[in-house]
Amino acid sequence: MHTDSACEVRCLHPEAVQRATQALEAEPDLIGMASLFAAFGDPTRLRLLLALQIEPLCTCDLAVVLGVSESAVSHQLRTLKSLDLVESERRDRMMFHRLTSTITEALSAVARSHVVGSLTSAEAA
Amino acid sequence: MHTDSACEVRCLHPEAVQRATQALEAEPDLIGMASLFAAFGDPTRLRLLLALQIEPLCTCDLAVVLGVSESAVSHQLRTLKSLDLVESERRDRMMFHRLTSTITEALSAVARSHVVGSLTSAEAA
DNA sequence: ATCTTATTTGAGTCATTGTTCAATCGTTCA
DNA sequence: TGAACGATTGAACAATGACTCAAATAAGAT
Repeated sequence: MHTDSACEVRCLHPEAVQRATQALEAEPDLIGMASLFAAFGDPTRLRLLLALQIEPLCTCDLAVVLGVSESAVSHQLRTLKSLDLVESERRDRMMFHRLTSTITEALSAVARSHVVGSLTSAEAA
Repeated sequence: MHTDSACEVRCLHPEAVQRATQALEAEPDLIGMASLFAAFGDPTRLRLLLALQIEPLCTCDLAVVLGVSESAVSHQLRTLKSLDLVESERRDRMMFHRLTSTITEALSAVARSHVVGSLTSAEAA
């Protein structure tokens, strides 16, 4: 089968296309990376992660901090746990949730510097 | 108005909640950061950004690489431009798009290391 | 100026997802 | 054992968003 010989496709720079395509094929964890970014891409989840950067919190504390229901927190925590971003431990009657790694710090630092950089260059007044 | 004196809210660790809340209030660009992560969180957009990491490409080249319509590429580019991730320049008859900064490299490097770390610890067989 | 080419835009559609509500589960204390 | 509490789950819903198709725009070639 000929994938790129379709008649209506106009590929103007075949070599460049091939280089880019190969680069993407060499990225096996692309979906995993996108999922990770998507987790950070929701304001509620990002705030949850940043809150846990200070100290571990229980579900209902998180609900108060984030201003959503405890159910919503639990749903988001499930997502974050599946991505190995958060781990939980029972203490007293409640579950305490904490970050598993420093990736939250690393990613948010990079993002923060880009955003403030864009803002200052956008102000420029 | 009393924001936290609602009667049905049970706040088990008021001091911890306050610390977390203050930390979030000290993050003025939180929405901007979340928008940035969300841009990286879509597989098509992430692939687009990684493709541009190799070299600048025109719209229809990107369409071939990503396997979507040129219209879809253009829509995604609009998003990425609004976030100062991509800039475009006309050459010959076509628009060439390139990354504006190295943030794609920085973010993807952090994400990649976390994903492979999670995979290896998940394998463990 | 006209036609062609590359890109952009807008409308519309379908899938995804973040949320709440209600019900259930699991622990702990009486 | 039973009651209370914290957390989790599932269903339902609203909102967001990614895509295609069709039409419009912009710039180069004839």
